[in-house]
Formats: sequence, structure tokens, C-alpha cells
Amino acid sequence: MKTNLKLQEFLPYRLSVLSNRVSHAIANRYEEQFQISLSEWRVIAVLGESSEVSAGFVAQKTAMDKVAVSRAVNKLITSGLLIRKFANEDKRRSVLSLSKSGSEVYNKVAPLAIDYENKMMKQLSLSDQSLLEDLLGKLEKIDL
Amino acid sequence: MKTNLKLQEFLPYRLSVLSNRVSHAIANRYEEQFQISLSEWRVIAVLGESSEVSAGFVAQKTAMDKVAVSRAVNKLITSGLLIRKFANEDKRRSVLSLSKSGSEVYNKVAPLAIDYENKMMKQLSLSDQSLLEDLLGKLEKIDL
DNA sequence: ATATATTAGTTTCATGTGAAACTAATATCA
DNA sequence: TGATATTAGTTTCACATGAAACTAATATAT
Repeated sequence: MKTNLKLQEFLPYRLSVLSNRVSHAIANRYEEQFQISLSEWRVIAVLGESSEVSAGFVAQKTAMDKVAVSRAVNKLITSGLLIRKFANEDKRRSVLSLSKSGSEVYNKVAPLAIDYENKMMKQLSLSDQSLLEDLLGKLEKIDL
Repeated sequence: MKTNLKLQEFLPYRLSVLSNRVSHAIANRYEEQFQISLSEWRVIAVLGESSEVSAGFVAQKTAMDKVAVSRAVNKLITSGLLIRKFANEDKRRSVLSLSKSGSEVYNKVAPLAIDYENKMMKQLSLSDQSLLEDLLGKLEKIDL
């Protein structure tokens, strides 16, 4: 139990620095090679897994704010990667799916993302890898 | 070794969500109770540990970008929490320290931050706590 | 000495962000 | 049925962010 503060040892701070470093590294690649932002990529990633879903569903899956989703979706539609219809039963609800070129992007970026993760993970021992999975799971359940 | 992508299981994504959740929760408190942003708090935290240091030093310690430091520093000076002098040997280099009210803020917020961390950590077993420290240390050394 | 490079920090610019207010569609309640 | 509440998504506003260009001071090389 800590009683004094050192930023370098402060968990929330360390998490934030680590996560920023990782996200930045990844975002740079996506942007450079595919001209899409991290949020846009996340939207694509969800739609690559499950098609014909609403913006709300995407927001939930990505943990993005609905504003961010709305904007990313609109950009992706403009750039032709995503198609929007509206549900018949509820005309507010959008029904999103990847266009042909959206799927192509997904099929190119997804392996790149996985490579990236594998490259990180390979730097940990196998047991550390599963420990990490495990701990992340526990941390995700923590209340703040 | 993964070969297909699920966002929910993707390490960089999980890190980012977790870290955002934590940072947000903390930032809200700081802002609410002390009218300072997370970046400003980080600058204060560094100056609370080491006085009479340069903006560059702060940037390094906080892993903030120098632009962000510059802005946080200026705001803190305006709000009277921070004092800036310049080094005699090198008039470009700033020499920053907390003002009296800056120290007061530090002395109030630091325990709050520590409480916060302890509250999180208490939700893990002791062994998980040290595992976490350990793993974080390893992840911080990973190259991307 | 004087030109050139480096360093500390700031400004600018373009973009990202979330909270709150808003619009439109649907659901619920009296 | 009409009034009210809820929900999906968008717009607005105010602020945060980082890359690149900039200014001023110092260091290095010729």
C-alpha cells in the first residue's frame, strides 16, 4: 500500500503512457498506409467481424463515444468504405456494412494488426503472455 | 499466436480502453475538485517531486509532448500555481517550481491520487498486484 | 570571428474529442 | 388517442492534441 506519489510508479499514469505509445505506433501505420484514422479503423474492424449492425452497436464494441462513431462513420461513407442503410422497423437505426473496398481495407489491415500484436507478445515469455491476458481481464472488471 | 482479429481480444485495443477508462475517471475528479486538467496535474506532480527543473525535464518525466507541457505550464503560471525563472547559464532553459498555492494543490491532490490507485489495486490479490507491476515493467521495455 | 547546427520552448494549423443541446423516430402511459 | 418519455444519431461548442514551422539562445566547426 503506497503512501507517497511517484509519477513513474503510478499505475494510471503508466497505463496511459504505455497505451499511448502503442496506439500511436499503430495509428501512424494505419494512417500512412491506408489514410484512415484509428477511430475509423476501429469502426471497420467491428464491421469486418459483424455486418449489418447499428452505430450504437459499433460504439459499444469499440468503447467509442457515439459522437466519435458518428463522425468516423460519416467519413468512411464519404470515402466509400462503408454503406449505410436504415432499419425498416426503426428508421432511426442505421444498418452499417463495409463496401467492397471497405472489405478490402479490412482484409489488408487486419493481418497487419495481428502481426503487430504478435510482435509485441513475442517479446514476453509464454507464461507472461497468459498472465497478461489474465490480468487485463481482471483490470477490465475493476470499478473506479 | 493469433491469426484472426477480434477487437475485444486485441491487446492494443484493450490497453487503450482500460487506460482511457482510468484516465477519464481520474481527470474528472481533478477537474471537478481543483479545476486542473490531467496534463496540468502531471506537471504539478513532477514539480512536487523535483523542484527547479526545466520544461524539457517535465516533458521527459511525464512522457508529454513539449507542446502540451508548454501549454500546461503557461496555464499554471496564469493561475498562479507555478513560477518560472530562466537559467543564468542558458537563458532559453526555464526553471520551474510550484508556487505556494501550487504546493498546496500538490499536497491535496497527491493523496487523492494515491488513494485512487490503492482502491484499484485492492481489487487485485497481492500476487496479482506484483505480477502487474512486473508485467508493466516488461511491457514498457518492449519495442514497437 | 563567422557561418552552421543544435537545443529549449512557443506558435500555428489542422484535426480529434466529449458534453450538452438538438432532431427525428418510436415506445409508453394515461 | 394524445401527451410524455426514451432512443438513435447528429450538430454545436469549447477545448485538447501533435506535427511542423518558427524564434531565440547556445554550441560547434571552419
